[in-house]
Amino acid sequence: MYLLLSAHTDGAALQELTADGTPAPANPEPRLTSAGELAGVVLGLEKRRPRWIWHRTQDWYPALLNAGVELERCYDLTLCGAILAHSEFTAHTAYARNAEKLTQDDDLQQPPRSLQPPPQPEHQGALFEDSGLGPARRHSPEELRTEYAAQQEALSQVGTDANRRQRLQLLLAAESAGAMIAAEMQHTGVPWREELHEQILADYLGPRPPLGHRPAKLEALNTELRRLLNSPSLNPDSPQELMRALHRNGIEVKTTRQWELKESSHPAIEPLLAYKKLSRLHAANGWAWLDAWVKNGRFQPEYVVGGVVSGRWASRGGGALQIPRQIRGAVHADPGHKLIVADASQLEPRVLVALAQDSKMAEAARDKDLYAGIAAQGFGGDRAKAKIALLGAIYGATTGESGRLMPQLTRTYPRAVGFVEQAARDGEAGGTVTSRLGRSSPPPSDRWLQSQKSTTAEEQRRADAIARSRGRFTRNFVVQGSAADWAACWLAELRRRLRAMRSAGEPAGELVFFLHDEVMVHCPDGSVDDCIKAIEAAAAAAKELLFGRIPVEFPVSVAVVDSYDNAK
DNA sequence: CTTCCCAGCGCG
DNA sequence: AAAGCGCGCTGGGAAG
Repeated sequence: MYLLLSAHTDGAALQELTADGTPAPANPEPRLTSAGELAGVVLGLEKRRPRWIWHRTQDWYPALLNAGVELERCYDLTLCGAILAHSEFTAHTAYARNAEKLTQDDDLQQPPRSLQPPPQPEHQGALFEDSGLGPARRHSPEELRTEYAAQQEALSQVGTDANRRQRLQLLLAAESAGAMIAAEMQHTGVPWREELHEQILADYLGPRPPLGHRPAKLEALNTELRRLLNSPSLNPDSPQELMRALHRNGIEVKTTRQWELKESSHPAIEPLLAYKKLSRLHAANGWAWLDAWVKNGRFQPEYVVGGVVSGRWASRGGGALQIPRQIRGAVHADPGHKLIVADASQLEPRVLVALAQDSKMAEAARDKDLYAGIAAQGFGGDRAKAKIALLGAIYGATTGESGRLMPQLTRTYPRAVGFVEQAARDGEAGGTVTSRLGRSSPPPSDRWLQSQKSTTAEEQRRADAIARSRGRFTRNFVVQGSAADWAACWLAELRRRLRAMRSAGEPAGELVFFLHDEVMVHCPDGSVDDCIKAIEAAAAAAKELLFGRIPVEFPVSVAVVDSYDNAK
């Protein structure tokens, strides 16, 4: 059953559709519901286990969650439309051609990333309160129904070759599930103990300073720096000032980056590095951050599904995907609960093995430690070298140690290396590349297109550099994008299992955090073992959904902890 | 004054 | 030891 939900004056219109997007014959007219009764109506209809079709999950689901309504599945027209408009699998369809023309009309596009809403973790309002992302144009049921039908039409035109249609369909389902999970995780929040955070800050920085002042330990380091660099008014937060002061003291660095500063043995370097470290903590995750982002023991960031071209998620506000190790001690399970932190080990190299079907590398990937396996096969047991070489292949390293190790890697694994090399060549030539489930890289930038017209030798050199840069991007895209495909399926499968546990009456865990290849479940003590089983089963299911039955393992490492800082 | 970009660093 | 992918956020500083 398919139910289309669209905004309507003072309420919503609900319309039952068939799978291909035509109105259900028995029930062809939209039914109008007022805002006040919508949550109840939706809850009632959910018993029939429909797939909810809506313009954007973000427009509907957060308010429904606030009203206590959780749903099983949806179809997010915006996210799915973005995938279908660019996928190579659907490039030949009318849908993709029309989308090309409509790129100016950002109706079904993401809001611009630069729009940053003020910290407002509460969204208690009615269902139709403006999201704060600008005037959201209202779409009629007919517009949305037509859009859904067009997307289904495009999907039906993919053909069954190499299971491409099933793969793309899976991607759309996983992306839509991801949108629901993102809303649910934002609703739930990461358990965050403010007093533990404050203790960490006090330990590193000293007592909380008055607004606009440096904490004591930073101030002390600043005083020492000014003395050691003979610069009585130095502001070490200014790279320009700092650079001049370093040069005056004979420290000849080209940048003020940590690793370059470490080259020098000047006595000012040690306090400078300490200052930078603490200053970062204070600016990014200090008291101000705590005030803005943690309320009632929860950190509730906004996740942006589809926010990265590769299919990874982005986030908005609070730096949710950059929680530094220093403060992970503040992430703490509630009484009677545990945090289960699960991480897909060496996900990207394993995805490469599966994509390239490199049987030699698959042997190495049977080991829990893939890098150790690679090291044993071709790097004289040197794990560090094996890791640098493999990551270099995925990122497109050309110089340094990683670049030097490439020939050795190519000799041992011609298929795996050949796979990413091909993706790089395609990108250099202006082509697009595609993830396992059908998410394609964007077309070449204007810069790339312009550079093709180069005539002089100088312009040609620049054009080559631009092409190589695009090659590194597409090389990485096939791996990062397919890893994101895997993670999306993992997440969706895990959610399904946790919901099943809950509906079976078992006190189940809740997903509270997701970071590219890592999930965190906040779980009652009693169901830890079942949660772990669900996480592992979901990982196995994700592998099979993407690649079928192949002899490559995707192991997850699981930690059961009270506090996030004990997870790794 | 506001707006935008950069340098630097946090995460994967 | 320090290059090679994808992001978000901060403070400084230049441009408008």
